[in-house]
Amino acid sequence: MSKSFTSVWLREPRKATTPGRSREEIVRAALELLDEEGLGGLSMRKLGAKLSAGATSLYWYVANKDELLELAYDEVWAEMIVPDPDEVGWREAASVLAYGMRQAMLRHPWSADLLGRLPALGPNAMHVADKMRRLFKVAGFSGLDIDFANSTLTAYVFGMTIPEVAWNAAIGVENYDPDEMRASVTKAAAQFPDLLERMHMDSYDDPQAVRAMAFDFGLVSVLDGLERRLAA
Amino acid sequence: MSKSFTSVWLREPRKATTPGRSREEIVRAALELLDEEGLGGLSMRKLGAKLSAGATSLYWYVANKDELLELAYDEVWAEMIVPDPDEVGWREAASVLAYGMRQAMLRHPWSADLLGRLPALGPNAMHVADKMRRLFKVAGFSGLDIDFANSTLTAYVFGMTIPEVAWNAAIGVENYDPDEMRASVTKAAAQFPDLLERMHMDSYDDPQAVRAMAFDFGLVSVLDGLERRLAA
DNA sequence: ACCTGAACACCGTTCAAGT
DNA sequence: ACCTGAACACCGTTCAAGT
Repeated sequence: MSKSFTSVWLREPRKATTPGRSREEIVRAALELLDEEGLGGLSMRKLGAKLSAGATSLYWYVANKDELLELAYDEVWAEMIVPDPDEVGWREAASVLAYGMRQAMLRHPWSADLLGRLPALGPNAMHVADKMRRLFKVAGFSGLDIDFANSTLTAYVFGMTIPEVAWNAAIGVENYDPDEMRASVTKAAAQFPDLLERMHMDSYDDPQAVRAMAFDFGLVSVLDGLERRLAA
Repeated sequence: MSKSFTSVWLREPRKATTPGRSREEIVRAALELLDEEGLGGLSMRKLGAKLSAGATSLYWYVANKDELLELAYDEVWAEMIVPDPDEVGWREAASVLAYGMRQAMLRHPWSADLLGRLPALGPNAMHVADKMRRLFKVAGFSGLDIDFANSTLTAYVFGMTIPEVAWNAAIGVENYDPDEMRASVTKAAAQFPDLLERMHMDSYDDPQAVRAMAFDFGLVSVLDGLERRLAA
């Protein structure tokens, strides 16, 4: 009965040997397609063509598209490095990690969509999770609080970066017109005088800078909050 | 040149009058389909059938599927209520709001996927944004910090709830087998002794309860952190 | 003004058949 | 063991045509 939950990482790969095409090759090509064209740009047919293979050949290496995405997704986790908290202190390590996670997502915008859709059980994700647990243990948390503190930081970074990625995608990083944006938001915010206040600030002239400030503000707040829990 | 960014909310609706079918009717039907079958369960064809209409009739009321989703998405924001900070204090108001946002997303799991994909420019979203700004002003923030504090809280709630929704979807709230889950994660976490520690805790026996605790832990931390900024 | 069906250009996935 | 093409059951969207 229990239609149990599945993941690439819970199944043995087809083979240890590397015959004709390989899973790595496929994942690499998928990553290229994803980075260039986004999540919508990856189809099994296109990926097959890119590898000069029939679209359906890929199904020998990968059970389905979702598992392929899981594989690609884990590569993003490989780019997130956790500094050693013993060397730089837990707070600095957490801060550097947070910025690194944000950057990795900005480099691979398609990963933002996957966050809420696929489990992160790959070796790279696990490696990061393991290091993060250590980080918060070094900080002084114990028991369930280790995972709670971990989740808090991760949730903040993801929650902050997901909309940022969406925003970049919606308006395009290039050809951004501050006046047009201001006009759009002003229109949407009509009838909300308090919201309109925001328009009069220069947030729309250099949105990248403002978002970096926002990220930092929140990060400091979250870390302050976690530090307070340690004192209690 | 500037392929400018679009949203339903920036275009005038077709008509003020309500002739045969109406936009509201369509959105209501879409919401039902989404709640029952999820994001993948909504197709223009199925929605048309549900309204005993041709699939393509809908295109008279709505420019495309994304705009329809924007419309549905805004209905979720209608369910998030912001208590009056003058009555209950900003911290209590923020806390109640945070729980409300989480509940709204858990009620409409499909909205978690939309967060990172569609702008939230609808009237209901704007209404919440406006009230949230007021909340943080009452708290004592000023200038850009109002929006920064706002983003911090929102990011935390979304970042925490998106994976929660995904988790529910992946394993199903019903027919959850703690032992199977423990086995799966143990397998994925092999070679990471520190991670494995977590298995020995009873987190898998009542995941709902543990996640509620995690949410509360993080929320208190975030609010503590914001409070600290006020003192500075 | 509103609704239709046919048609276009796509999807992911299965499967019998080939080598 | 690996790869193929045909086929199935879908998509969103356009558009000429109807009323």
